[in-house]
Amino acid sequence: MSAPVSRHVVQSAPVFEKLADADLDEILGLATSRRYPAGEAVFRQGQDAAQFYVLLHGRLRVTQVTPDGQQIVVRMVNPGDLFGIARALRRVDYPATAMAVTDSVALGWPMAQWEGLIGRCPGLAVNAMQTIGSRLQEAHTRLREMATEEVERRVAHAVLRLAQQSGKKEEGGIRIDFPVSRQDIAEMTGTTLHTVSRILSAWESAQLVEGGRQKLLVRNPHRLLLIADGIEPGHL
Amino acid sequence: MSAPVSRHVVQSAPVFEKLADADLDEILGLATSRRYPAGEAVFRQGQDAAQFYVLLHGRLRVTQVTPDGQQIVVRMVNPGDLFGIARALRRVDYPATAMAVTDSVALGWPMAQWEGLIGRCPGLAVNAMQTIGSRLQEAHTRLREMATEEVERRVAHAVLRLAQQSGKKEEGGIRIDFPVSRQDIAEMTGTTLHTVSRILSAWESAQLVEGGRQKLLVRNPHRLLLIADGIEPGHL
DNA sequence: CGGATTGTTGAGGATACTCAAGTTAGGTGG
DNA sequence: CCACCTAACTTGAGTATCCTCAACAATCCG
Repeated sequence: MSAPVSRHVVQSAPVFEKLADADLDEILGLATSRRYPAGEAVFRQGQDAAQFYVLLHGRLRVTQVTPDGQQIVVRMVNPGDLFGIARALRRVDYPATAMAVTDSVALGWPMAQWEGLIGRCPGLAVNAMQTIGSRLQEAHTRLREMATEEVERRVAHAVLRLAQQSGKKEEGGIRIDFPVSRQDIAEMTGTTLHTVSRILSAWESAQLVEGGRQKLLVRNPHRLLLIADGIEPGHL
Repeated sequence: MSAPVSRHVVQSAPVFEKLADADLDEILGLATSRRYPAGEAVFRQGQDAAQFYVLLHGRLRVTQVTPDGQQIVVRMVNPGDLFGIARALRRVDYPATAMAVTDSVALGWPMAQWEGLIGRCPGLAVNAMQTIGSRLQEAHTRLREMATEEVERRVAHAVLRLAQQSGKKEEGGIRIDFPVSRQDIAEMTGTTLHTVSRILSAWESAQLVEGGRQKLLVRNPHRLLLIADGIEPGHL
């Protein structure tokens, strides 16, 4: 399982930025890298939180299932992101499931070393806290959207977020470069796949996006932003 | 402004638990305590984030206003809670407004000392991170509720959370011991004061709660929990 | 070439919002 | 101490958004 990990692969991760090379090497020495084919879970909701991770390559979808079986997408994990840090949440189990949507590679550390690493590298503590802080901010943003915006605006925001975080510029627009289903978007925005399908169809007629089976190309981010901000009504 | 702060007042705060007495005294020496009468803001959304705080006494409501003027309640701050830590979120301004709903007292530190304190007291870093972590978890919980539950269940959850975090046992039930309006609850759950009023009226008829102008007494937490979990339909 | 997964679209209906009066409670000043 | 004024709350009627149910079409995979 263990594989040598070169330093430069990891330096792009915000958690590790500003760390001394020596510290970084020591930290990397304790890590284990592993490959997760698309569809495989890194960990599942309720499992004992044995490790924390940094995603090196690929893309993960983090989901929660409610007691009555409904699912929501908590977030997408992009390369460089820290994830599975249950210990920082004072939890012994993972509160969600992290599943690879494309073939992925992640670096893992035993959770027992969390406090130790934090203690020895103060920079890491600050970085980790800012990482969690960013997530808290994003959660509040989504909360505000859910509380105040109609479905179409929420979907617009979700699509723009996907484009921004995981988009690849392409002739004709920004391509979401991993498989996203209507169901996925519905679970990100608190609606149904039917409503998402209708909205995307309408947008496609208006040349705003280009759909496809688990595909999404944002043709006109600017007008989508107008819809997201409630300036332009989407349902002509 | 500066006032002597005795150690035992602060030790109950989770952020400071497990800190050595010497460290604690040093930290307290750098703090300023100040009183905020009900209705006064500790800081406002958009202001330069000059200080971070711990609430010693009273109760604060943290709100965000959307660009189009809608308001949401982000959370309530209870005694012992850390708040206003914009720096940990990589922000230079406060993302929300913190306002006293009852006469309150808070301890403040210059934001510039945030990194320094974190660096010198590793225990503080871990505690602060866990504090933010708890908030992230609560944000996710509310997100899940907003995405999957109907209004009545969300209101039930909000009321139960209030009872748990700020409730005072009383003969006949649990009293929310600070002023809460229907509007407040609406802004916590993403609905309108009208809908909240209807729901609370129905609950009052069913002997579940006892209302009043900015007053709330939970008479039957158990049945309220059944409603919150979607087991019992509230609208008989 | 099936079978399965994903996506589309329509019709009908329920939840919760908007609009619109009214009522009650609390604080303030005479 | 009472009258008034405002803020908080209640309640009704009509309606819009969006969900549910349902059937079908398209795409991918083995």
